Amino acid sequence: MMMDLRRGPWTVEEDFTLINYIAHHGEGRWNSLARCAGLKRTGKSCRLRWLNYLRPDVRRGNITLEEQLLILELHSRWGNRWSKIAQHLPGRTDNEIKNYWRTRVQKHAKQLKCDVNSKQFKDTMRYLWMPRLVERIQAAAAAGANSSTAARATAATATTTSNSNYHQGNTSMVADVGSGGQVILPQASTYGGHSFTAQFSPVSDLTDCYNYPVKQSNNQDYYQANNQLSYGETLTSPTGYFNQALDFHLMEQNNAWMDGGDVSDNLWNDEDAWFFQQQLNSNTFN
DNA sequence: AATCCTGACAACCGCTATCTA
DNA sequence: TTAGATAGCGGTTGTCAGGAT
Repeated sequence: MMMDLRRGPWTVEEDFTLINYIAHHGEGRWNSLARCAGLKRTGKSCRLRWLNYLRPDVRRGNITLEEQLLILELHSRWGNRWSKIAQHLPGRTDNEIKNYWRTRVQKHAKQLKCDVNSKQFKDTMRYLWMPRLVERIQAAAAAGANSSTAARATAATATTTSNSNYHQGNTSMVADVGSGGQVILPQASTYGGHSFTAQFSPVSDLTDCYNYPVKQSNNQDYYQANNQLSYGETLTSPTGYFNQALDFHLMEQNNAWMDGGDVSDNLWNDEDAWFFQQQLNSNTFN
């Protein structure tokens, strides 16, 4: 018999039914689960809802600087292997990372009228945005050690050292990811060479997510109290830098220093445009 | 106030890989 | 060995909220 299946957004009742059923019977065998739970959904839909939204360990809300850096790095390494990338961002789903990539990163490519897979765009990401992110992470970490007032000053005066010696093949200038998904941050000084003057725009698309209000999800309603994840374990550097300074919960608190930012859509500053143009004009990166 | 536009993200679809009887 | 069921992945679409006009 063909049962009429529901589609579209899940209701609170459906969520509750699914959560209750899984709590008592466990997950898996999604088609029969859907039937037995009395949900008029496909097993596939139930699975997706559970994995992407209802699971207790789903981490929701803003993508942090560290996560952005990881995503950029891992995507440059693996491409659109969302699931694989998600494995290195505890609590984040492949769907969420995919959405982040499409809405934030691909938007830049679109603005530059270039392909997101083009060498120019990839180099811009690798040699400009990623070092910039590292700077911000470090600035935020420093801010965490001080008052929020001091933090603002730090951010305001920080200098983005980007690279003029990218062509020297210095691959250590970007955050590296260890085999276990560990982020290994280079020191800012290793970027060497070209020093840009404090140009990181307050609301580059790679950071402006901090200004978005955190959308409270049903999941948070259900699980907020239990959502205690330790990210220090998975994002550690050999020096313990992440352990000490980039604890995710601490970072979220520290991010308050950006909250006063202006949510304009000024995604590209002069530096970005200059950098991109340089690459269009020459094939320096080999 | 109404309409349009855009961004974010939830959900679906098609396909492949893996499992199991 | 094989066919059907299930799980998982990546691409795409739909929905909705908020901002702009």
